[in-house]
Amino acid sequence: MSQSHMRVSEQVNGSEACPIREIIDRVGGKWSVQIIVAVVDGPVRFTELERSIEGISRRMLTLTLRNLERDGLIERTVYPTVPPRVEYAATDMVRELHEPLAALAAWAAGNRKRIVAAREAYDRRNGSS
Amino acid sequence: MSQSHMRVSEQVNGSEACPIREIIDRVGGKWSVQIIVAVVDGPVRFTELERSIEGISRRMLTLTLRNLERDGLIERTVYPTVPPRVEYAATDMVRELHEPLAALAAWAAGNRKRIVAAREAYDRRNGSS
DNA sequence: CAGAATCCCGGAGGATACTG
DNA sequence: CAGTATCCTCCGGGATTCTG
Repeated sequence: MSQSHMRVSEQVNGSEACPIREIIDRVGGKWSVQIIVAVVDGPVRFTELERSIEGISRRMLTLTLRNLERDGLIERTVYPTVPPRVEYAATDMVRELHEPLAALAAWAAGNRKRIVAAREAYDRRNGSS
Repeated sequence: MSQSHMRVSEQVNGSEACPIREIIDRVGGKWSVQIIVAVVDGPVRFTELERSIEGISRRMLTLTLRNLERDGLIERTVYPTVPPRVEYAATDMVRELHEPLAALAAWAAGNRKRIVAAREAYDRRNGSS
């Protein structure tokens, strides 16, 4: 049955507890998406991530990686060499996630200007403080 | 040109500052998505929203509505009657947003069990504390 | 009815320092 | 190299009360 026969709220909200909120809880962290994106193209080492994701602290990189790993979104492989070598790779789940994510990014990119404009207009009408 | 010629990181991250992070900043609030969803099917009154979104406080409803309005995602119409009557409606922008959002919800719904399983497995391997 | 104003707390996340 | 361990700050968001 085509989705167009459903009300929007049913499509997005689902019958049980809002799945979108669940995904935001999971992927809504400040760095989660960037890490996912950085990892999807192939296995990446810790330090590579640290350098490619500008502004992230070592601590947050570790924490976010742990959470993503815990949810089965990325895989962590330790090579017991010296010095240690750890690689992070995307799982199938996260590769399926990429397409919706890209669609969202496209929306964001396409509407950025309108949003900024709306914001400025709003602030002009009301207090810009 | 087909997207498949781009690296994933370019598709999602864009050339300039990560648009996904921008959208999460905008729509990542605890109640934003639910409000968007509730409003997309047609204009809704304040109290309707308050009742349909279980658990939301009056304060957060107001705040989230203001932010969404500010970004041009919803429209606020005041009918100067007594008692006052205010309606919130989706804008075109937000209606375009709905499709990517639904895709994301579908992913979340489809992978919920795998995520929960991954979580439990992870906690069993490590400290479940 | 549809808010605004205040008070308050937990937790996300930054800065910094130490380590197997 | 790839993390831990602490400390600290800021603010999202809850509870409550007041109002045009």
